[in-house]
Amino acid sequence: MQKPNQFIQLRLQKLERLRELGVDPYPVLSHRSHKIGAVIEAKEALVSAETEVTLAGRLVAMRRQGKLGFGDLEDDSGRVQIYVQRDLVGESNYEVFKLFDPGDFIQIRGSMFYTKSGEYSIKAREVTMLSKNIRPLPAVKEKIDEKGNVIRYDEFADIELRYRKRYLDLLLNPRHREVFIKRSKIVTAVREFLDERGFIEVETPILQPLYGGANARPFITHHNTLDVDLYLRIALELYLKRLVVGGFERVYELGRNFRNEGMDRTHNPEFTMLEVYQAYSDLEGMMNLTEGLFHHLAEDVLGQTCFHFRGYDIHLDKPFERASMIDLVKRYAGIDLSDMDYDKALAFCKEKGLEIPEGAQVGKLIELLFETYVEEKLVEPIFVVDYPKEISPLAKSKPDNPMLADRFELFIAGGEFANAFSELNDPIDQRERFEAQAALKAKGDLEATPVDEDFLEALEYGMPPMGGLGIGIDRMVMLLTENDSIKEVILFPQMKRLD
RNA sequence: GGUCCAGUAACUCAGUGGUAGAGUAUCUGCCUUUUAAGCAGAGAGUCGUUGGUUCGAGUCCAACCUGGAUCACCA
Repeated sequence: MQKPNQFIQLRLQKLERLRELGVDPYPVLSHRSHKIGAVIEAKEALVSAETEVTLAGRLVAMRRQGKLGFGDLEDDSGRVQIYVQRDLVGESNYEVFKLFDPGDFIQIRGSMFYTKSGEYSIKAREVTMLSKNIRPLPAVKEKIDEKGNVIRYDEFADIELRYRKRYLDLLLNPRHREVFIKRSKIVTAVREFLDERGFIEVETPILQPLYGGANARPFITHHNTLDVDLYLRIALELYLKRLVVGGFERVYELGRNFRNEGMDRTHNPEFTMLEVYQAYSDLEGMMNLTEGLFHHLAEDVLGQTCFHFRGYDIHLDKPFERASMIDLVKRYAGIDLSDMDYDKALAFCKEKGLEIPEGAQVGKLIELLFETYVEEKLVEPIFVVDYPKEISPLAKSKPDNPMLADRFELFIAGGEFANAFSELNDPIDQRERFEAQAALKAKGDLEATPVDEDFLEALEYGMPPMGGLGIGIDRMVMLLTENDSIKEVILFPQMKRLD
């Protein structure tokens, strides 16, 4: 706890004063007959019948005027003005009211009426303290102009404070609160979309004896009773596939992944991933599912199909384009690598002055050219297909070209939004891919994944052909809420300690 | 990790070497229909931290802390 400042001292004195008056500043019991939204709905009826109502909420503003006072009361359904007059509540209750501050939770019993200036308000018969605020909220004022626009003054805008004290951000900045309401709607809609299509939602281990399913450095923790190190999962993939081996044909998980890597505008160490697996489906099925999901979220859930994101207008209302990675490299980097010729690719990368990764084969070089010259050009949604097999250790090869994987990634505004493939179900092939990864790891690649014998054994029992899809929920919410920073869509983003 | 920018009262911000400021918030007084209430008065600050230069530093210099932008890295 910080040292008490002048404001806190004063409020603690008021707390004492309340106790002296026999008022419990933090009572157990509260009551309300209506939410504020409900009394606003039923204005005329409540006013004409002079119905007694009891409201509860947080006092967010106070305008005192001698022997009467006005305030604004807010709950999660709306805001309404309160009117408290000494002659109506009585002397002793008015003494209590005088100790109310903005930030307090209060209860008020009375009837709805219109003030002289026409503002719909509750006229108090009795006010009750529900929870005394002792640390004043930052002062944010707002005014509604003639056109009905809300003008805000001295908004709580410090970015660092908004992240560190998100509760204040939510309380004081309605437009930031709205982002997380939208996020909730989006996540709910994702579940409904998949449930309607016969998928079941499952939960798989976060603490894993081995990590896999992506290339990333893991967090490591320790289990005392078993005396073993465990990893926090970096992906959902390998456990979900085990479930398909187990007979669940359509599964998905919406869950937190953890990657022990850098943090920036699009990376938080923990982030939410959707992974979907559908037996007897394929890449085409996954494209339809992805396209359908984005359309649904945009049109049906948010009611808009054009999103302003990273300085672009992104349209989600049309079928997404498709292009092969090699064609895109040809178009934007200016080299035709459809022959997958290593020497040609290497010479070109060197000529361009690109840094060649250790042990890179032609697939890695194509990826390098793609990342360098293509990604930023992909603005409107586009499915990039035909990934090199070398960089796709869990995907099936294409039947007509063993150098390529049957895989796509969805790019929007220069960023990756989905990753899908026809899942590799050949246990022998999968073992070879794992061993190639292990070899990279032995060479010092910190992000290569270890061989997962338990998973290989599951594959040996047989896994049906299927399509799999991964979508980063945070980035999708960024797009759909038009936010450029991942911290704006994660309630409590990772921050450095201050001490 | 590199570069650039920022950190001053509870909030939003001014302040380019000479006594720490404003608006809001807060407190006191007045006020029985206000609404960014009003009027009068008052209090409130380790100027991110630590050093340095200087007669004198919020201001100049250095290092560090925290955040942001950007680049690198990270599918």
